[in-house]
Amino acid sequence: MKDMCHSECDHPQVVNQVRSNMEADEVLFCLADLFKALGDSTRVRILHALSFSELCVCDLAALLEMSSSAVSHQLRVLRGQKIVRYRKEGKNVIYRLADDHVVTLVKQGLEHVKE
Amino acid sequence: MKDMCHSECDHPQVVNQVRSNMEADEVLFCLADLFKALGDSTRVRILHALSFSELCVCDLAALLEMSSSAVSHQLRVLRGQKIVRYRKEGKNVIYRLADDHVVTLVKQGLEHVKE
DNA sequence: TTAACGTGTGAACAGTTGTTCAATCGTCAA
DNA sequence: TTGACGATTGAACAACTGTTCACACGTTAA
Repeated sequence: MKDMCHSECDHPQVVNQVRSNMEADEVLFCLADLFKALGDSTRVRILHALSFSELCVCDLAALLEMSSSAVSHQLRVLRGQKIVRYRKEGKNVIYRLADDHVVTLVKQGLEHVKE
Repeated sequence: MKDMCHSECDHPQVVNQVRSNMEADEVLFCLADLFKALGDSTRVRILHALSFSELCVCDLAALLEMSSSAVSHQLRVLRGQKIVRYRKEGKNVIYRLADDHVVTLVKQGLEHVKE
């Protein structure tokens, strides 16, 4: 633990001020979980596809050339973070992005990557 | 592979249209890497802290109550995605967010989490 | 009822990731 | 020059993650 700065190290007052402005750890953990759900190439491709049109699991599997099982597992993660919504239509389950919020996140990310 | 839809499954024309609009896989892989870099609670806390003020490694270590080694390892990931920039000042290395782009991403994410 | 199909899920495995530890580098003060 | 300090890095380990496989569920058509 010699490696750790126990007291406020070099700029104590700045650190204290930042600390008082920080969001609760719980919120930041949720934020990390959100980005974690976005941080996989399969899920990114799913979201990018859904930004053009709603699609059923089988469509996504064909588009990504993956098994529908693998796609379903990833959709589960996206559902867990309320990034996608779905409706049932006969045998099919049709997925779409949850809201424009998600669209914005992906769009902003794309701009950063392309710069 | 019986599980996979080889041909365009239920909505072939929609799938084809989406496919033609999709970004190159390479770009989407980079996008996933970006979100992956944001998808860790330690790194999220670092970024959130830096959104208030630039800070040196020791400050961050004190703020997060972690070793400066652990913080440095995470900063390396953030540097790799050009999410943070740094400058050297004597013995210290002072980090700040790379641009307002990053601020927007974190802000948008926070709004999604809080809704 | 049957059979086929789209979808969802648990187990298991390989691959990846985050932290710790130890060591090193560069800078500043004595 | 020394010594102390901030920062970085590689190795190693535990913990986590994504895909595959097998199976089960609900719906539709015959």
